[in-house]
Amino acid sequence: MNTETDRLDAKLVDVAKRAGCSPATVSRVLNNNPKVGLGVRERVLKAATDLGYVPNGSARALRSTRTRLVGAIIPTLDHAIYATMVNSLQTRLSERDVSIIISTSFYDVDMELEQARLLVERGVEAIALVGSTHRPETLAMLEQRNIPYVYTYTSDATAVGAAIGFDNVKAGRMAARYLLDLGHKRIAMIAGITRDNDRAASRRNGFLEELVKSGLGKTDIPVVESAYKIEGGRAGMQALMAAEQPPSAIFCGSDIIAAGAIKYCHDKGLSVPRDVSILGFDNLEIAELTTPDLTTVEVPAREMGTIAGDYLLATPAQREHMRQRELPLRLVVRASTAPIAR
Amino acid sequence: MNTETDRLDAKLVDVAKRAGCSPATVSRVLNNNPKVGLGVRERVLKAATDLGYVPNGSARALRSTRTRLVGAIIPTLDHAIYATMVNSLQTRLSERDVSIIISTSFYDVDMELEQARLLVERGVEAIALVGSTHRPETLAMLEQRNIPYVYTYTSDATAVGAAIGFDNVKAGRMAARYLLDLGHKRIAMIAGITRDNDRAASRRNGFLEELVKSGLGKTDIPVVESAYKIEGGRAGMQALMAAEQPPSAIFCGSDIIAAGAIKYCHDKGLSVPRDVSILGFDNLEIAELTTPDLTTVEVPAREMGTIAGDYLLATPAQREHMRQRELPLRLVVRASTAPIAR
DNA sequence: CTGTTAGCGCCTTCAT
DNA sequence: ATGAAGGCGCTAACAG
Repeated sequence: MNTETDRLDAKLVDVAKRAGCSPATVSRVLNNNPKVGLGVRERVLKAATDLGYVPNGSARALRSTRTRLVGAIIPTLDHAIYATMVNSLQTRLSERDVSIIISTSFYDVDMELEQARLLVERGVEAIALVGSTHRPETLAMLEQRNIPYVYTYTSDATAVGAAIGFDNVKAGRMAARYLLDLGHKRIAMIAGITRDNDRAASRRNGFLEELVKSGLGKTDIPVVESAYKIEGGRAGMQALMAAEQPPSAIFCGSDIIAAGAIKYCHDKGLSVPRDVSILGFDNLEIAELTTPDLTTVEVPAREMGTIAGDYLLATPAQREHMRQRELPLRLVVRASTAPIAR
Repeated sequence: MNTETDRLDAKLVDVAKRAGCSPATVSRVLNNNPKVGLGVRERVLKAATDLGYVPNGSARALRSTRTRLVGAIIPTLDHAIYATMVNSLQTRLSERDVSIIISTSFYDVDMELEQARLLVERGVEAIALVGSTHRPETLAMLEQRNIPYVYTYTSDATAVGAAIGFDNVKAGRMAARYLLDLGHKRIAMIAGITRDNDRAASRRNGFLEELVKSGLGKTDIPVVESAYKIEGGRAGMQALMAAEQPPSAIFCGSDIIAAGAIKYCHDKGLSVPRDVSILGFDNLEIAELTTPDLTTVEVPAREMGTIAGDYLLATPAQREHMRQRELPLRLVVRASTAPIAR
């Protein structure tokens, strides 16, 4: 009956009619095209609000080939290191009215490819990826369609893709050096799962490399892998400490893992750092919740998100100067590590 | 020169040409329309992969008014309780090839309105919101355009909007009851910031209500607010413990806050729970990292995300039966609370 | 400065 | 089971 209240969304033509001008003019006003008379502009704006007009993004995108949409594919949001990065990335983008579509790959490059295809279909203008290991098809697709992409959590840029992050091999070396300098000789690592995770693998490699360089036999360095969960750290620790000559210092691939390792020590009556030093990675908020506080390598997650956002928003020309950005890594010394007891 | 390699994205017509059929047929194949000859169907699919064809979502959306896009506006991703929910929400949606645009409001209903407008412009088919406090304009806009929305972290559904979550007042009461049953008389709360946060406010209200009901004078119950940060919890604790008769039990609006409160106790040599009982809220992974382990009220974040996803994916008819869903709250008793010392 | 004219790529009747 | 034609809502030339 009452067609007046049933009325759905007004469209650009309706605004034009109400403002007494042509659709083109309305379009110009909406896109801040400067050459529009002040009077008309105001009438248009008023008409638009009166009608509760909201532009149709699809139509706009179809016509202009600008979607103002970018994509991000991350392993999971259920890990603070990624959630924090995405948070700052989204914040940056929203300042420019660009929206972000998030997908999660669960550390699987095949899922990543599927997700990327979907994002391309959605018309994203750029994509943020995590790490530097991807299916060649994924990159080929993006490159073929000229969709810029940026790697995060790594500083390994490719010929086409940019990288904003840090050097994971260096990170591993830094961890090793620190433990070595503390006088430790029996050193082990609880790495994250390295399958499809180049960052975890590089950290482990850098770590081992540095240890070997200073005289340790590679086979003498126990390395176990564990999920990024407290329980994983606990299990990893158990495996490591079962040895005849258990390690006196352990580098964990994430603070979460480290927290689990420390928990294990509590349960078994081992003192940290007296009996064993624990070194984490990420510097999450939880690093201050373990007892003792966790010594860890800080990952600049927030900063990566912001800079990645800048990259995605940049013009092609600007991007040239932003192709690679290695952020500094900082060792945050707290109380879970100590010189070897003698 | 080489126009062959410069070739950009194929479109539906190109697929049609290559498959030797009409665009309409290609469209049918792509949309799984059953009445297409088997031979043709295969030729089309092959042509599509050969050309690396990816449909243009904008065009499709414009024509069909289905974007396969939904939106979510949350306070921040930088808090595990939201990141976890969004993670499971996104996971659920991606099973059905629906993408999610995330925006953050930073606990500000005005920002939320802006974000909502942007989402509507993007053509999202449904929206997930957090809590039940929103600008009327936000809801009016969604309702006017028939965009279904669902509240999360609350069970207060409106006439139009669904709610999937829990009863925050009850949650507060549950916390109070537990502490009361432990014999505590001097009870306080460190609430989160309650401005624009109905959930935090309701929890506090329920908490106070229950305490008053059992004979405590409302003005005798110290309540401070703090940011959802470790530091906030520490500061809140400091304020509370400065009183002449400091509380013997404290309910914290979040595990993060509780963790900060416990930290404060460590620093000041107060024993938890001997000197003071600390009760958290959320049951984040960190609840097992404090010393002692944190007693807390569990919030079903993951489940909310999944169910909210189901709601957003449902047909209008199905939605009728899903308008309100109150998930049970569970008290997870660990070691940070104890009967009052006497 | 403003209006007119064409489509952007796809889906969807309507024929056949 | 398949093809032809029209238009979704908007913007980008091109006129004036």
